[in-house]
Amino acid sequence: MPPIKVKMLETEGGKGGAKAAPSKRPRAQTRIQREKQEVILEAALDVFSREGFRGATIDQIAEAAGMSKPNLLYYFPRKEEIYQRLLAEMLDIWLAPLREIDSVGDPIPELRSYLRRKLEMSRDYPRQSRLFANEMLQGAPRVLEMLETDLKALVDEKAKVMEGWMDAGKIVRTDPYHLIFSIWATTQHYADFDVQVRAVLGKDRGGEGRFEDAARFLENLFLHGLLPK
Amino acid sequence: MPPIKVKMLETEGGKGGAKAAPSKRPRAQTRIQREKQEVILEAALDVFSREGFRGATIDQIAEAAGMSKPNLLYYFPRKEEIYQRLLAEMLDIWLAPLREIDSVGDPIPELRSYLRRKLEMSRDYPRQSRLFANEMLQGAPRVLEMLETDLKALVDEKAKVMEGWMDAGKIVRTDPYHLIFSIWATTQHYADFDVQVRAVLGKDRGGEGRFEDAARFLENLFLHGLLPK
DNA sequence: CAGAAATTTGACCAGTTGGAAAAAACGTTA
DNA sequence: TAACGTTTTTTCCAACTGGTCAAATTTCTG
Repeated sequence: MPPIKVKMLETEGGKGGAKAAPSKRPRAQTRIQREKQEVILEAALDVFSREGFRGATIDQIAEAAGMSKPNLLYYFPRKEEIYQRLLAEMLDIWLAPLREIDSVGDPIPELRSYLRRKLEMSRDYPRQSRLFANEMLQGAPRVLEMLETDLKALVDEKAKVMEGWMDAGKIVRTDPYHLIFSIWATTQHYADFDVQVRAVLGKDRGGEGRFEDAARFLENLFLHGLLPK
Repeated sequence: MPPIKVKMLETEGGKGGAKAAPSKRPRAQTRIQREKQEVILEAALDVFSREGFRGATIDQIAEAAGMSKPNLLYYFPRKEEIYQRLLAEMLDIWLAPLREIDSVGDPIPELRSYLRRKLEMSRDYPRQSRLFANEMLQGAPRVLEMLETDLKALVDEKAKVMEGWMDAGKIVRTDPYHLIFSIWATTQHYADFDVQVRAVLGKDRGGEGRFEDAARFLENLFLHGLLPK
């Protein structure tokens, strides 16, 4: 399974900015280019994940990146390009845990580990999660095709793995698709609805410990449910 | 527990539009006012839930409502006002199911029913759910205070109810806050990530039946978990 | 139906937005 | 250090944005 790529206007890797070099073959990226692009992407992630594509402005991103708007546009000539870069990067790391679910492994540790890794992602990359959530809320205009092909294929494959576990009687017979959805939903909730979670837990319980608590709770929920034995 | 209200620039209920009537007491709303305001709110819900507050434009809303921009502004003189109206309305209906959780009822039917009602909300009011999700992604600038006071109080109360159920041995001892979060997350997922759910389920399984499937799955998950007995 | 009130429209405005162009400043290397 | 490519800044622009205003039109009420 190759890494998922968003169809995008070839960002043209190096080649010193917008001004198209005639026919010469593109030069290697300079140190400054690498560094500044990194700074820009970092700032853009902040802004896009909060405001969505339309709501974010190049000015905001430029200010967050500590440079002028034209300077930023020297590195990424289109707003759209920055957004798509972030989206593509995000999808790759985001789906890694699902890709790693192993059909030969023991179901329980396998599921436990998937749950844990997804929750760690929400803890360690909350902005990426919100960026993706924003794209979904808008109807996924830029990634719909990819969802219907690559993502669907990946989930189909893992659903089959889970059905195997059910056939073997290792886990209860249930709908593997909705199982995957519920893992996505519960874990990503801690990134996407972070403000709400903190607000409801209050000062005392809303600190970093909330991820530990969540991990414990989710593991119990997914394994045993709420009914006492 | 009074209905939750977002602090807002008194929408001035009736009184024929923006132009402030001097000191006279406000007139009753006309038929046209009621009708057009309804049309506008409906259109605005569409646009705001997709684009977020900043991403949405008055022009888009006006066009969706089938009227000119100045005409729309005659009914709601500020963009902000429309948004806050929708947000406040939303919060009220959205939390109704949680309010109705009854401490004297039997835990299992009570939880089952809460799950079902929340899922029905996602099915019947997906745009409202996305509007709220958008606000959360932005860090809840308009409702943070309310989350920390009213919502927290409500959840605290219901968490106590659930702890009572645990004390009585009716459900397994676990963290009631994270339990509530996980119900919110799993049910709202079907509204907020609707495109993704459809894309992954494909044409055959992505139809209206998906809510039935989800309901069955979630009920089993929350009651029994995945481990076979 | 006349008059008043409510509604709608068209023209307009100042501020913001994504982006272009060109020149100035900077760095690197022969 | 001179020359060249890279980076940054200044200036600018056309389209879009939220919102105003007065005039025109429609609807309601006596």
